[in-house]
Amino acid sequence: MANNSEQLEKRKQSILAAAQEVFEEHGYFSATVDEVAARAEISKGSVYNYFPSKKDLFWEVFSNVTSGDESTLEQIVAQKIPAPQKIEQVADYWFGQLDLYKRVGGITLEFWANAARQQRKGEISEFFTTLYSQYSKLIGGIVAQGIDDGDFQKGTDPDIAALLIMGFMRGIILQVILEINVPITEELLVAFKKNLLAGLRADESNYGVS
Amino acid sequence: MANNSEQLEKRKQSILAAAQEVFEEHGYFSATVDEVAARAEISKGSVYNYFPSKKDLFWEVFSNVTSGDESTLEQIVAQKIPAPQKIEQVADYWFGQLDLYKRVGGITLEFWANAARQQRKGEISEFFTTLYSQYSKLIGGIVAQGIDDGDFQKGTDPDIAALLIMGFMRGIILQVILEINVPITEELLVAFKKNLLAGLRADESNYGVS
Amino acid sequence: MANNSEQLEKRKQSILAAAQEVFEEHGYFSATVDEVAARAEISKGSVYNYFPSKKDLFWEVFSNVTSGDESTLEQIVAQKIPAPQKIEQVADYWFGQLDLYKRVGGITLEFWANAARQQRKGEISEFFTTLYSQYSKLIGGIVAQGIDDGDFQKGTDPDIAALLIMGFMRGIILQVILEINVPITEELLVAFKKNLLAGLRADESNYGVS
Amino acid sequence: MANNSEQLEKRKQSILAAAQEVFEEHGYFSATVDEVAARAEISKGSVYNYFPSKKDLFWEVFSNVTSGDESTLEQIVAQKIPAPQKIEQVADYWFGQLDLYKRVGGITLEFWANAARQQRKGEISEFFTTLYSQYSKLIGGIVAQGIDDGDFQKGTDPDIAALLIMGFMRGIILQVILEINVPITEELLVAFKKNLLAGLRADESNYGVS
DNA sequence: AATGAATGAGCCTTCATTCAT
DNA sequence: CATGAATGAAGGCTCATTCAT
Repeated sequence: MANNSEQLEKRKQSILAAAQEVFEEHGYFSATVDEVAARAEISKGSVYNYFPSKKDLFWEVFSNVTSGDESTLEQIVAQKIPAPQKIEQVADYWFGQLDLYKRVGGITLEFWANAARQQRKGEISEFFTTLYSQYSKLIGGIVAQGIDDGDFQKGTDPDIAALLIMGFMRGIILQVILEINVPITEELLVAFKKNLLAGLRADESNYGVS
Repeated sequence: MANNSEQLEKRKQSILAAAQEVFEEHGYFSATVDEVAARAEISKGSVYNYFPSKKDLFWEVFSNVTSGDESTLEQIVAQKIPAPQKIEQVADYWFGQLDLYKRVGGITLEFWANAARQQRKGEISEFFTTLYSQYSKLIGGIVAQGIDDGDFQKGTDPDIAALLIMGFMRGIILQVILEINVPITEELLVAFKKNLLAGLRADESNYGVS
Repeated sequence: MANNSEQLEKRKQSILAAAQEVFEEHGYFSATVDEVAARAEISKGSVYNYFPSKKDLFWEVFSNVTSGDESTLEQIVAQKIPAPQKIEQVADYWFGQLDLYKRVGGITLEFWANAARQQRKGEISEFFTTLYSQYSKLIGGIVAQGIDDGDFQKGTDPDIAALLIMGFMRGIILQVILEINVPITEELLVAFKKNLLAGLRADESNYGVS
Repeated sequence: MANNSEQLEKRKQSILAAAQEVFEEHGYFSATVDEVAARAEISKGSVYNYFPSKKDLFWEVFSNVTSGDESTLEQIVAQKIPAPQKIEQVADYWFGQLDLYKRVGGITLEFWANAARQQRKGEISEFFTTLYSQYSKLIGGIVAQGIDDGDFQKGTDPDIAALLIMGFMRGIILQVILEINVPITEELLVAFKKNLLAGLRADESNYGVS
């Protein structure tokens, strides 16, 4: 019955929730399936009725945590508004997520670390490539629009700009994750957006490279 | 004798070098003391004559990798030149290090992940706090000088600016670590510096928040 | 109703058939009740409505596989024909079964292995003792008849002869099970029968033990 | 020092001895590394300093048990004596081994069962093929010699004869392993040899196939 | 009788660390 | 100080069996 499969889904969700907690607290390797099971108030064996392995469990936790960003970005891009406004909305969205990112920071960094290693061996997961390159394209698209509309500097390379923007954002996330007492304030948001747009608008004459 | 202790120091260094390789390749948890010992061409037991535990070994490897940044920053700050030039020099220095960061990226991320977790438990190591807050102060100092000299926007909060700058830089490092085929080019450096300085110089009138 | 109990019997048979397949493919220990259930297109729990345990299931499979030999042997023995002809008929029958034996070889060997262990602990199942000692008696009876009729060597010990004959046959089965590309040919059958009878007929003078 | 490696070898042997006991008692799957370790009076972890896995441990036990046959057979074949005498010597040798075979019977059957399964999947281990086909060749060689010397029936197929002989022998081993109170007596040996040679010498006229 | 989710005991294997030589 | 065998705690995973529905 619907009731039955609801129950199962509920149970699965509770395992995922427990797993997220445990992974966050201990990291992938130090987390134990035992603890996940205990926290989900379920037997260890049962965990394996829902997830084939610890790795898969982690993967699903991470996917859940990360997903959502993309669809939001797509919605922002789809609007018919000036590029600078889109950039600001992106910044707003990211800032709104900072708390989440902070909470799942360890998991994310660990995943990144792992991805970095995998990468070197040429085995990046499809998930990873797909997800992050998708982001870059979306941001790059906004930049391109801004250039077309005359809002951003002509001659700007959208790819590099996207790289910088996403780097900037991730850097802030990192700061928030790493630093103690970094306040997630309106002031920080304003400064962040200012920097973002200033860079896109600035023309060569604004500064002189030594 | 001096000869003797030189030998020992040499041995210690070779263990560290081996450990760095192994940690980079496999990550902290998947790295084994066995492999470190094998690569250092030493017995496993001997490793414990030089380092009390695997954790300590990792710690020392990470310290070595990270150290060096600080003294260079101090030298840059100490010069009697305009703040924008200092910023550019800092950017130049970081860019010069990108290759290194890329190489030790996994280790760094893993360390960060671990730090993030420790932090939540309120046990960040002194090393970590000291090191990174030191950086922030140095950068903050440059920003303050720029404001005083009229090179940067009045009203800028040096702490927030430092946070953004370091975040920006770390974000770029992250991008370089994570993305495939992100070219570390002169063009990227120029764009990076442009963004950095544009943000610092920009005045409110330059853009309008919706 | 009869209909109902027929259904149940049918279901039981399909489980047995599935179990035989799975045991054959994977061996007792590597076979899983899950796979048996899946192959019988039944739920895992239901298997336990028909068989109290995996062990019992295996046992019944093995019984089914082995049974049948006995009644055939009895029929052969019951005939009023010379002993050598009976021996040949037994050989013919066994040869006819070789394909079956080959198919269920793994299961049989595994059962034997298990029996051998049980034996040592003095707990051979009655089934096992009964079945195999019955065979020996039947064969021994044929030999005794042959001696009486003057077809086989006087002084032959029927028990030892039965042992050798059954051993010979089982050895051939083993060869067929173990060797690759051992052809089950008419030629092999002829040679087998020749050896069998030659041994029974041979008198001491036929060969000289060193 | 020699002393040291002697110690290690001794230890390895004691693990092997313990393993053989445990495998014999419980069979491969029911045997536990824990029990092997306990019986060898060593920690469980230490077992893995000597053998990479339970499978390898079993393999080495089985190899030790089986090895030896081949070199003996080679020696018998190498002699310059009539084929029938060689056959008798082979029989004598095998009979001398019966006690051993009986002891390690379970292990052997289990291995055979496994081999039979592997075979079907076309993945017979090299060890297995090599060992057993070697036996067949050696025996077949004796038969061929006997035919050449006029000791055995012309027209005999050495391969089939070897198959029958080895089958016969293995069948006897099986009987001994399986049956209770099968006496390994001089009488059995004599009867065995008689049957063996009678089959090889018999000419068609000796019996009539129905 | 049928179902299939839940259970939990148990096993193989890894590896940081210790310690006798 | 060097060695490397020994240790033992711990963890991921399997699967026969049970039981509530």
